[in-house]
Amino acid sequence: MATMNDVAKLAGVSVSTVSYALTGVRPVGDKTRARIQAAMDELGYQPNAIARSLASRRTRIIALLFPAIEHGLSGAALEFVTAAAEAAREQGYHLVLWPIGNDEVSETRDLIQQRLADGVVVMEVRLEDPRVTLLGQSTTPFTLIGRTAEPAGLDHADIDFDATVAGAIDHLVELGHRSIAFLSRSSASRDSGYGPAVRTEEAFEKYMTDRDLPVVIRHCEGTADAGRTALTELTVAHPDLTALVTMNDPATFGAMAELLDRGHRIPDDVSVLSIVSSPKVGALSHPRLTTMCAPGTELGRLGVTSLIERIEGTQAAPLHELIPCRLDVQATTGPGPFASGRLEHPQGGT
Amino acid sequence: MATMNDVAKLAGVSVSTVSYALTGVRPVGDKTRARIQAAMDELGYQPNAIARSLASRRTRIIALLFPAIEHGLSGAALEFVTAAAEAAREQGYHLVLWPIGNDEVSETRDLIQQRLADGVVVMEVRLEDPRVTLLGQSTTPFTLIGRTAEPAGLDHADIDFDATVAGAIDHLVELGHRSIAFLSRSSASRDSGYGPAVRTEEAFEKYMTDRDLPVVIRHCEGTADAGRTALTELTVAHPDLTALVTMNDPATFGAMAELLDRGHRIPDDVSVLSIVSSPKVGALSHPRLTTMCAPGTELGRLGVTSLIERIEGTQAAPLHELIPCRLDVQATTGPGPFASGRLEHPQGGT
DNA sequence: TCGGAGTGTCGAAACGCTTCGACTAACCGC
DNA sequence: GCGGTTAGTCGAAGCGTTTCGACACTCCGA
Repeated sequence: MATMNDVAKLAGVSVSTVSYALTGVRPVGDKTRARIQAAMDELGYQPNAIARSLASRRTRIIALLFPAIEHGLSGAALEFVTAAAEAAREQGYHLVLWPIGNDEVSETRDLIQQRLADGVVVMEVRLEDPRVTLLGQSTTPFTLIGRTAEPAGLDHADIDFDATVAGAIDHLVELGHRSIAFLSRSSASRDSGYGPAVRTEEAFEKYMTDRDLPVVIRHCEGTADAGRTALTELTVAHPDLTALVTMNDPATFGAMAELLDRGHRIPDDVSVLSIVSSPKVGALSHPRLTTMCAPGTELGRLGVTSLIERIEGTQAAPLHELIPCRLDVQATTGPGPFASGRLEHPQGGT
Repeated sequence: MATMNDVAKLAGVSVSTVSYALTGVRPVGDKTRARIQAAMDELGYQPNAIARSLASRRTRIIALLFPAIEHGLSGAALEFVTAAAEAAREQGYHLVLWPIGNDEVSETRDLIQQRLADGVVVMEVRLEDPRVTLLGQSTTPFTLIGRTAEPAGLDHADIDFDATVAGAIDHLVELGHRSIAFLSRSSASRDSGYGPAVRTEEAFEKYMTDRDLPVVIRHCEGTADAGRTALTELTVAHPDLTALVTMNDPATFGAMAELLDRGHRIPDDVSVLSIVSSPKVGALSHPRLTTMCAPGTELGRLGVTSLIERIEGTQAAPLHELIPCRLDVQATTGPGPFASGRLEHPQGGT
């Protein structure tokens, strides 16, 4: 494997000149540059990434911290990771995966101290997140995908849950719905301070209250069976329900199955709108599910790009970006059982 | 940030002794070791990963090569990547993601020459794969997840498509089915030499022929709509069809929707079995889909573990592992419309 | 005509580790 | 009691870059 020394010898210059030719830190004469280029081509030279990192104290490696267990945004997660890796590569960086249990926070400290990464992207951030606390105490640049309870001083990009929920409610209300329930994640997830659960529920309550509509929120484990049970209980407690906002893919499918089993038509009797989901998942249901699609790709790119700017000192403004989910209207949302008039909502749908 | 030098000074020994205490390459006296340990604790010392890599010519980094586009085993891919990253970390290695288009093969060469990674895991291997050719010419250790047309000399782990298809057919034949169609990936995918498509189709043909059963294979794009169309055409051409083996999640859901729309009951009239899928996906359908679950986690671990053995020279035998998908019987496979006798299959099901 | 401001290049000193050869003591079998 | 191991330690030479200070030129305005 050719080294810089070999190139320098072949080109008849010193190693430092080769380095300058490569990095552009200092000017190099045209003729010299050409000779160096020729030598590099001849030897098939590629700079050794590790040596470069050691000398420059910059590794061009970004660590992606993610809890291996519990993939909240499961569908979007792969998209997200892929987008992050691509964005990194485009800018000459590498992305290393740091699968870390939520308990093994000390590993985060090791990661930082090993100086393997120039910066860190944190996924699946919790409202109170010890990893973030740790990073905050270090000098390592980092960005959050998601956000803590108090994210003001931190670089972060997250789903705009507020706008997403508002959009979901708007869509249904425009169709004439008044009695809308929210099928959320498990209460355990909520209680542990899982941001998406907390924020969507708050937003749902706010926007429904703003409209003087009743607030019905149901927690549900992430299984189809739990979804069935939840739906049964919901319809018993609220027989006039005409629409369901969900944030729980397996439960959504379970709930829809239960609806069909009970002889309800979708969307003629009940509309279903799954938020923080993806068209890919939506495509699997029958009828095809109306979703609000999590911006995994955008968040991945944004997190990495912004982190790199931070590392390189070119960051203009701190990253405080909230991206709403995009509405993808398919076949599970419709005017509901009161289509004719659409002025008043009928009491007692189902 | 404390360096080894600081530790050595504080402990009153030379740096090389500290290094030996850390790596165990040469013995160190108990008292000395204790002093060194104390010094490390006091300083909060963590060895600098980059410096270590440069000096030892071992980075403890593994590159995961994956084409960002077209995630064949989409559902399993995240699982796979996570498992690979975890396995790596357990053994003190890091996993870096190398999202590389199938065209940008030259990037593979750069990757190798930069000496950033000690070894490479290749995902989504094609029957003729230029990346593999390139790696074969280098001295870099690598393992394949998947395999080329002639994988004999190469370390690889893959799904045992043969056994998987055999298992699928067995399951259906035991239930009494005789007229079974295979809904595969797109013909483009097959023609481009996508291993899973090629191998499952060959296996399907073989095992059906072995049993003197008709071979019906239908290619299908990966969308629900394509699945609907495919199903329509299949039932027209083969009205006696009682079972469907599929390897195409979106198309499977489309086909099932079409079946229901046409008034067929699942599994009473037609059974559906999705192979190289996952229970997670299966849980979304109604009725719940019987699947054969892709061993993403196992493959991820296996690929990384074996690669590390290879790197460290402790590999006993070459990696030639084929793992079949595990059958997860749910609600979409059953005896079919000929349950009563189960000896002869009736002509003309539908 | 001279000082100063670029240009272009070089040599050497890092960067923080591993590893090699050498050396000292202690211990062994005979 | 003597050569031969073995345990334990040290100093120094890398690993392949980047970066700093220095130096030699050329060019330009005063």
